[in-house]
Amino acid sequence: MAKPQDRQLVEQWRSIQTTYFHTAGALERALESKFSIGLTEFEILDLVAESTDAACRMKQLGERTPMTQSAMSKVVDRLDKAGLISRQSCADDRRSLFLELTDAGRALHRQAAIEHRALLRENLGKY
Amino acid sequence: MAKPQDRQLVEQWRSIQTTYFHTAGALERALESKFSIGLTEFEILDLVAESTDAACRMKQLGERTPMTQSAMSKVVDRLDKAGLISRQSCADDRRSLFLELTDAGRALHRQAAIEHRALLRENLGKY
DNA sequence: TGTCATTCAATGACGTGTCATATAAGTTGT
DNA sequence: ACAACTTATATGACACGTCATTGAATGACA
Repeated sequence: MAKPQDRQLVEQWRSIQTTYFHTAGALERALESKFSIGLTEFEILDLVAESTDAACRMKQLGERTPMTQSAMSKVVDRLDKAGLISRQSCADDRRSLFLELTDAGRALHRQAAIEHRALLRENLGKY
Repeated sequence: MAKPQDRQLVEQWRSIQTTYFHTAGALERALESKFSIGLTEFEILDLVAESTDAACRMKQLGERTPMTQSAMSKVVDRLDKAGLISRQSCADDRRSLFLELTDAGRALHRQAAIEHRALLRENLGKY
């Protein structure tokens, strides 16, 4: 009871939580106020932007983030409606969707990424 | 553009996110299925349980978690309704609330903490 | 080819977190 | 003792994530 290893484990976990919450909060607020997008929206843009291959991506993207399939679907939907991304059905498997940044999406991502990196630099390791 | 330090920063951030989401998810599911409480509920129980001093605590608790004041209020409300915690107004400052585990709360926390620590041990450093 | 199982994405019901605000109590200065 | 300000908690509107399910396309195999 109250084993020291347990205490250390709990401390470690709380430290991760703190870092995560504060950093995510800072990112959220900055992206929302300056670019009118949420953090999850940005993260999808970021993943699509750095994706080089032209595979059917919706699925693969899911493998690169801890987001749920359901969450991804909704975020992508919002991005689509905002005109930042386009969804095109895949020729070889019509269940899949191919994602692509629009020009607006690419432009916004370029700006937002600068802010994003700066905030990461500022926040990570701060707590 | 695509500076290597930026890449590293992003990697670090994603790693934190992954650890956070997977661990929190595992905790959530286990606590919910075995004890019918959410992770945030457990975290409040945990904080109250380890709190030694008899100060008016609602406020102080807020300083020990990244949770919002609003979120805390609602979580404590649920815990109260579930009969796991009791809120008593402070004599010296009637705005403040003094939190205390009920017997049921203490019993549940004792069991749940074992599960919680085990899952932390299993998950942290896994990703 | 027809059936059954599997996979990809979207959706609806629901819970919980956030922001802004309300309520109530305490504090300060006059 | 009265305003004006500050602090502690609660609450309502709203947004977003989750789970379970659906719809549609594919695969496997007799």
